Amino acid sequence: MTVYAGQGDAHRSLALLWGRPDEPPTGRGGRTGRSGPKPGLSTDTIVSAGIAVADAEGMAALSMRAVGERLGRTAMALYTYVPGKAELLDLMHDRVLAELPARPAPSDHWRDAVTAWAEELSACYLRHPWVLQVSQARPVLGPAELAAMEHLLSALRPAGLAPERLRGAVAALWQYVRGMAATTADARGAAAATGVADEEWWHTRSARLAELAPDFAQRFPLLTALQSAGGGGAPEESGREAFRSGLAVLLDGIAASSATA
Amino acid sequence: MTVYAGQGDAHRSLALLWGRPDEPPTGRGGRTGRSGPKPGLSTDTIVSAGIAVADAEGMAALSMRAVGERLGRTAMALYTYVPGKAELLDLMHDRVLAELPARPAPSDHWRDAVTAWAEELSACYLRHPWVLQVSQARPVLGPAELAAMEHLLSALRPAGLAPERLRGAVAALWQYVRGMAATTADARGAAAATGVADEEWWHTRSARLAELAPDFAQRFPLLTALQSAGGGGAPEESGREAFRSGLAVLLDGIAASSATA
DNA sequence: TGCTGATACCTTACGGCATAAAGAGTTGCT
DNA sequence: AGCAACTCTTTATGCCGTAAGGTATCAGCA
Repeated sequence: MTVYAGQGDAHRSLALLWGRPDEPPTGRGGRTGRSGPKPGLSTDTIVSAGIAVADAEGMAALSMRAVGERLGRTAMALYTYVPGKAELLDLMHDRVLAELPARPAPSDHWRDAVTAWAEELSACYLRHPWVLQVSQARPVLGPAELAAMEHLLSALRPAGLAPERLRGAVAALWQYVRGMAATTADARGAAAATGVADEEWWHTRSARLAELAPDFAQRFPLLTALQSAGGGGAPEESGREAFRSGLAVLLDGIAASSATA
Repeated sequence: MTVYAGQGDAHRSLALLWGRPDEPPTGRGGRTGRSGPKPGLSTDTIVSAGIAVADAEGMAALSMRAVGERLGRTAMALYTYVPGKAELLDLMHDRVLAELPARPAPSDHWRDAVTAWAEELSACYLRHPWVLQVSQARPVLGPAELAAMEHLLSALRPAGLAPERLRGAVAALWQYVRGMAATTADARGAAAATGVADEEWWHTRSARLAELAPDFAQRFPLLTALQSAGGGGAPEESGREAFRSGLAVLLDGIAASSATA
């Protein structure tokens, strides 16, 4: 399950995201002079520490205490550089997306370019699965997030979609990549947490289900049929293949819209 | 932001999800006889109370204490009927999905049927936005979730997709609906929490962004172009239209795959 | 009728969380 | 030297899930 909390103060997050790095951080007191002890930390180091914690221990273990501890400070020391946990998460989010290549590699066809974009984004999510629990609405609009968007738009350009369709395609692609990444990330997490591999898990689960719902095949005939049809590939490969086949539907749809436009 | 925790004990959730309603609940002691005081609660009433709390106060406010309070009990009283919070969430999840119509309404074309499915699912998510924070991987496979899947498969049947493509289409559709619903849900939540309407929010946000990143139009030309192109509709209508245009891409893709198959 | 054992529910307690408030130590400027 | 600004710490508040153990209520039986 997932517990949800609202995003950080948008105003402050924005300022931190777009502020020039040479600008002094704004402490709790709202810096007006330049005296006082030298800062031992910085917003950047805190963001890095937060990412390190979340990568290593997961989102549930991301606490101000844990981040502070990693830097040899108490939790409260962080509040000098960051308004609160929610804003820290906003910063971590954008920092992670900054790993993506800024520009699409030149390719002959937009399908290749979009596929590359999708796989890069997916890989990035899977390197930092906790990002997938950061809320996506009212996005904080950090530079890296916007750059990823621009990247996708540039890859889609040769398809020549009308604006409305283009918006739809962008949304569909992004949600698809995000959702699929979330699914695999959770599966991996569950496997790591329980020590039970995915395949084995599905096996016992199906057995238990058959036991509890003996009329399964009658109640869900299409599901049953799909389950047994095809898909006999290697378990690790099947994830990649599943990703591709959904993406193919999207790309076909874009191609169709392209002809219409 | 979102804090994540693993799902409930799958074994127990499954049993509760699929157990016949006349079966007695399994208390902490593993009921062996039938003496003792009459149960004042039941798993069902607790699930309903949990949904009521989450609907009214949001996922963050869903605590065992809050649910118990709504029933005039303490938090600990719930543990007689439910193994823990995670399992309770699994049950709440499936209960909500049970609101969906069991069978697709007969329609002339699969496009209509799939569109109806997507809009019903989306509406259901938006009635209970907290469901969108429940993890989707290693799904608990409750009866309602499986029924929704079967419903979609039945709507897609006339398209005649090959199994692999069908799996991709189902994934793409589901992720799209879920993702878009999450986006609007969060936007609504933010509007409610801050008292700032979406349009106004975007306005101030854009202004602030322009102030912080004066070179925005040069850095993100395609984004800028898309932003100013078309889409001058009413603010509330634009959400629905956006949903439709993304869905159209998906449906076109399915139609294309259908021809191929 | 009164006892026995099972069950429902309660109180208390533990270790965690974010962060408000206030104090202590450090530095640069005048 | 004195002061204001600044970093960082300590302490405290009120939440959370749930383990442990106690008490009250009931069915069946002697």
